[in-house]
Amino acid sequence: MEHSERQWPFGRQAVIGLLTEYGIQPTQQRVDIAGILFDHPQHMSADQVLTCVNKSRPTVSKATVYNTLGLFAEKGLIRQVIVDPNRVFYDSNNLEHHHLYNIDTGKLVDIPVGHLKVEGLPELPHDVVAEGVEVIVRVRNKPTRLFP
Amino acid sequence: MEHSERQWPFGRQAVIGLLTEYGIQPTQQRVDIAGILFDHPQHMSADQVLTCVNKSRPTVSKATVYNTLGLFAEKGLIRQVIVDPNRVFYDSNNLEHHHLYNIDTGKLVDIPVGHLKVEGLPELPHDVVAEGVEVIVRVRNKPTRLFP
DNA sequence: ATTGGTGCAAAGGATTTGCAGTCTA
DNA sequence: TAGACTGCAAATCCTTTGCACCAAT
Repeated sequence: MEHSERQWPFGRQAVIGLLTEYGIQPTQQRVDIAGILFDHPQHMSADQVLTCVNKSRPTVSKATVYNTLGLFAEKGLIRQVIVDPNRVFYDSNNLEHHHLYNIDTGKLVDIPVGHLKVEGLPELPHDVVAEGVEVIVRVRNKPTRLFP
Repeated sequence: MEHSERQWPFGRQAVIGLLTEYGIQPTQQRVDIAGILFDHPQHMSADQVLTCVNKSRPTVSKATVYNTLGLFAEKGLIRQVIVDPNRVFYDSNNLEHHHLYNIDTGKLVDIPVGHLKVEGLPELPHDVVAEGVEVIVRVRNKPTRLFP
């Protein structure tokens, strides 16, 4: 089952079910972390997750956040999005989609596959297998006109 | 002028001309670094450049390599390619193109725009301007079959 | 009991920065 | 000579690791 079939936001029970489906033992801190990611489809850096999960009271350590996000990504529960050299984002939207990245603000937005198509991909060398095709549209803020 | 109109490999004089065109003062080490990048179209990490430029004899420090690559990218002479969370690649191919990245080997290969097309991009918000559209095809080595 | 998970602090690697010395125009 | 550019080392930032403790089966 693809978790996108479920309803957002995921409740605590749904999150536990989700982890289990992906072969991840649902421990306290893993559920806490997943609970944040799956509140709604979003992109977060490890640091944002750390801050957010410990907002009410410190429950999860930095190392655990990194380990957990790494685990989630490895299991296919979330996706790493690499658009900024300074940090990795983790994406809880499991539907196929692409990204729009604002270089100035660091804001990352989904582009649904919708009618966006990539055509004419070259043949792959015979010794490799495709892992994914990603389209990244980079934008920056429109500069304020100095001379209108 | 787009530097891709020139001939590869760029000779030392052509490199100096190139830097000048891009408003970059052609100092000794900048020319050395650019000389490597523009020997042929390629992707290199800062570390690779550092190693390569100092192959014959140490001429450039690590800090200068980073600063210089940053400057080149800022001036539009080369492009940053962000496909690996562990390092940034710098791309001396100025023609529009996309990338094929082998996660296992870390090898990065160009995909000429040729017949590859991206269609159906959504409209951009009014307050931003497009900086570039990039397609990244990620592949990994075909696993050795344990049970053929 | 055994296995797996977590926290903490220390280690690591990539990149940046501060500052004094050096080069260029 | 003034302004730019470099080198070096120290400083940062993000991320991973080592290891002892805790939790669940």
